[in-house]
Amino acid sequence: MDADLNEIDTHEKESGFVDGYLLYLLASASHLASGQFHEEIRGAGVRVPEWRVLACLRDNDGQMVTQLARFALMEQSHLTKTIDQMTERGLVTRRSDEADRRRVRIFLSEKGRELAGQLVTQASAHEERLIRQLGMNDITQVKGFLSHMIETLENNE
Amino acid sequence: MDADLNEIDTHEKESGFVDGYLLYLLASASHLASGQFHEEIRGAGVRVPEWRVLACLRDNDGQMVTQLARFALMEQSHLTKTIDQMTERGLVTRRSDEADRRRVRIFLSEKGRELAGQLVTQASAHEERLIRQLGMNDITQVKGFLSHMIETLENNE
DNA sequence: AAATATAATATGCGATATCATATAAAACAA
DNA sequence: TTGTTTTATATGATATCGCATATTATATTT
Repeated sequence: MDADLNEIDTHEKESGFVDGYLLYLLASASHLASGQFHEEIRGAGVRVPEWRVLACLRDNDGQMVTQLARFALMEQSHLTKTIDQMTERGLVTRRSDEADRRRVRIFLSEKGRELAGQLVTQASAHEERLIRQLGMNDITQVKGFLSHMIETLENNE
Repeated sequence: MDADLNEIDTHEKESGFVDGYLLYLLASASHLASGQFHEEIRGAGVRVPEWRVLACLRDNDGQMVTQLARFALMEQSHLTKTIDQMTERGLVTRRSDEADRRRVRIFLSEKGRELAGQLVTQASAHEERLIRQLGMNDITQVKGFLSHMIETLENNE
């Protein structure tokens, strides 16, 4: 309690750049909001990159590594290592693509699918709480903007 | 070209969870958009955490470590190490707080302030391009939402 | 004042992330 | 075919990150 009595001089400078900078606002909002949920995730013994992989595979099983890395917002070689760990834990399996044997497709195991389901349920519940906490009854506009932004950026770089 | 002829089965599954999940949309939009600018940053020989520190200090010089870490979206011990590096490069200086000598306040050097200025200029230009690219003429609503979100989340955890 | 508790930063170490490149398969060119 | 280029994933070395805790300073209690 009384956390910031001595920090009067350092807060509240109004004319800053970052406060109005779109990329900072996005990063900051994402950081804070995801931070909340990531605690839950770790409480379930799952790392953030693993959660992302589980969620992406649940939506779309059998993705190839490169693609999955893109969706799970991580670099390819890191995903490879994450998959190594998840394979050891019995959450996913690798299967090489018959048509193109360079490709490796990743599938949820039974156990992985179950865990993914649980976590998605938790995520939905958390999202609901978050939106209520924000006092917004309609968030579709914001989601629309973000989706538009993602689509635009994915299609030209 | 013809990038995704063989990936028909893996794209475009409509009923996914993540596509509509607020935290994923935020993380993804932030990741893609910041990714663009971070290339510029690294082109200038600056690491992402360093850029965040520079920008935060430019808005508010002389912050103490804990605070600065919060604003720069990084963990305290990591910031300490980042500051070590930035000090060696002559971008910032440490000065211990006279009133409370546990505290260490971080200040931009002349060189650091100059670099921060340049980067902020680049950031503004990039933001302008980005918003134009998105075809939005008014983005204040979105920024308002994000600011509200940040404020809400900062004030209760 | 002495003892104890709390706070701010730094440090060591293990885990994670990233870069460059190796390996392997496929596509393309000669 | 053979050689060359491109694509997909894996690997190894290095840097970064984060946790737990050490260190130092202040606040609080006795």
